[in-house]
Amino acid sequence: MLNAMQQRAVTTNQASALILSGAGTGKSSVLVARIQHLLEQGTPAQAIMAISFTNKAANEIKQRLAAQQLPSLNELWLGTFHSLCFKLLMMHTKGKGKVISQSQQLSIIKNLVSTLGIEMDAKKVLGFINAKKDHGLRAKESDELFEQLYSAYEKHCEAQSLMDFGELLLRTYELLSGHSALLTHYQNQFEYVLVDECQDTNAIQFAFLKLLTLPKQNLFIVGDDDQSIYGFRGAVVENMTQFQSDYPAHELVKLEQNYRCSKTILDAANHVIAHNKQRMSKVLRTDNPMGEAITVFAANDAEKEARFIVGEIQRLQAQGHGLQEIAVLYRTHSQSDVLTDHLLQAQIPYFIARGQRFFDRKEIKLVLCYLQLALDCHDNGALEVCLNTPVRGIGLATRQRMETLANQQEISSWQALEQLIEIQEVSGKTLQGITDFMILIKRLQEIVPVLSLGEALQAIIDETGLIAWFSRSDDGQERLDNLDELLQLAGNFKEEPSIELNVFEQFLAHACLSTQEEQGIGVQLMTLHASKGLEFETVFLMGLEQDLFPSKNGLLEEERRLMYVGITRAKQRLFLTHAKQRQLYGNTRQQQPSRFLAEIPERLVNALKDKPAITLKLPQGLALPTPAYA
DNA sequence: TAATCAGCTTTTTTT
DNA sequence: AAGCTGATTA
Repeated sequence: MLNAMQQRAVTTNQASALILSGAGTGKSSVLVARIQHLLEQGTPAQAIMAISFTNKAANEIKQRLAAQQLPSLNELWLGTFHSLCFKLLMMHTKGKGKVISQSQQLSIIKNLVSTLGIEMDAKKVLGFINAKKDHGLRAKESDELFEQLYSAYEKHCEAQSLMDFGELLLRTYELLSGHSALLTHYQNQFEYVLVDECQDTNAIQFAFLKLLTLPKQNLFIVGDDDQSIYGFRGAVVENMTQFQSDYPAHELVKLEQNYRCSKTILDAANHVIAHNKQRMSKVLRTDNPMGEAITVFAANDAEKEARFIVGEIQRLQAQGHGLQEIAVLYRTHSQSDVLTDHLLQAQIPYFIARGQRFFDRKEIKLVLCYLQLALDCHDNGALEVCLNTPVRGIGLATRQRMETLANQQEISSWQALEQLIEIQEVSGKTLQGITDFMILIKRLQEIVPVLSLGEALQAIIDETGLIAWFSRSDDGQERLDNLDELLQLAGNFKEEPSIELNVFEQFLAHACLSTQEEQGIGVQLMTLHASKGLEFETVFLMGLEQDLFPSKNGLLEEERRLMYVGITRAKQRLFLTHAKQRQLYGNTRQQQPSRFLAEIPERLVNALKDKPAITLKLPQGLALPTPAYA
């Protein structure tokens, strides 16, 4: 059932609207209901574009609509900015262009930096380029080294028809703004454009939205300025205020009734976020009971902190609480290690919403690169990955010769390999290795096209001997499990009929664009960023220490919003922990409690202290023996 | 010439 | 603690 405000958001006759919706106010339900309402009013599905923040969120919306038995949902333009832009580009550029992930992007830049002989941090260059693209800016003629590298990178991608994430958006924007007929077509097609999590849109995304909807003023945005946590990625909260002046006739609806959190938890969240100066006005309230006090635990060190959390989880488990309903949130991925050690010891199942994205893992990337080579052996990036894995005796020297040859003659790496053999530049083990490799790829080229996606991946795994290769490494089992998971994903993959790519190409693009991994069994471990949009009965927020959270380099107000997001994930129970001492970058550091802790009223808190550290008093002249292990 | 090993920096957050 | 570079060994 929807409340009056939600109802108003769903049924407004204004095509443009700003739905300012706080945490736990039923925003997803509103979005789904709004789409349903439009469809029931007779709006054709293809006239609706709905943009969500993650693919997972898009799938959820689709599921919920499907449950309402609405027709022609496949016609709906539903997805992330990136996936929708990809679809648009594929429809109008005849399937030209491959999507590359950030890690592929980085390796291109590394190559570029080293071949140009420039002393520069590749990651910084990557950051620069992505920031430019987020702002919708192309490389410009300049003396500045960054700009020159950006320009070189652009040329490289152009030549290899590669598209990174930013490129998808930028190019779509340019496609539409440069072809007035096409633009008019889409402006007419879409009667309603809806955007979720709009507080996290960046400049180019908002420009794209305006391009599409400014004339008809048909943009419906949902968001919460207090939950804007992607500034580092170019998100501009100001897009929400900008919207208000760009779409003057818009309806403004505030959703302030929280259905998720206990009074105590919401009270704490409200107090914390009140310390931010830049906010749109909005006050959350709830009819939920007071609930339990918030537990704050000051641990002597990170070890004790983890032990405390595990102990509390065991207690909750004994009381009959499901592990699925418990989450531990932290600021950085590296914090999870201590905790998983203890969870493992206590034999408590857990699931980490991966730091390393599934498709970025070595074993997965390899299989996909082999698939890529089977489709197109001139893909230099994929060739570089596969050439010597499993080991074939092709080392750095050979690789460099190949690259030089390829650069000189302007041919692909594959062709360079052919030439190396032809001009008898290589011999012995290396020659054998290259020959084996080329025979393997040629064989894959033959068999893959006649197989289904699942069969093709299975064939690649078999033919390359990857199982044997990974069995040798100590984390082999995990890698083999991942390969199984990949086969499963491939088995369930549905191809999109409206674009001119075969199922293999679509799967490769999907691999880059999707975040994924459904939630697994057990206690849920994830970064605060990854927790956005989720909710749990019990939430542990760990590592609440100055310079860690709030992070040293972060902007304070954004860090505080992150804290706000973290607190409001909890429905019934919230634990906040910090350690007085922890290992950071190798050495032990004394840590001060996070300033955010002091921003929570004491009356809401039950403060626990760690047992005092035991200090042994030794007789004069005696020293403790140093332990054999540390 | 390639594979392996040991010592070096290096950390936020992600479509 | 992990990933990368440089040195060492086969």
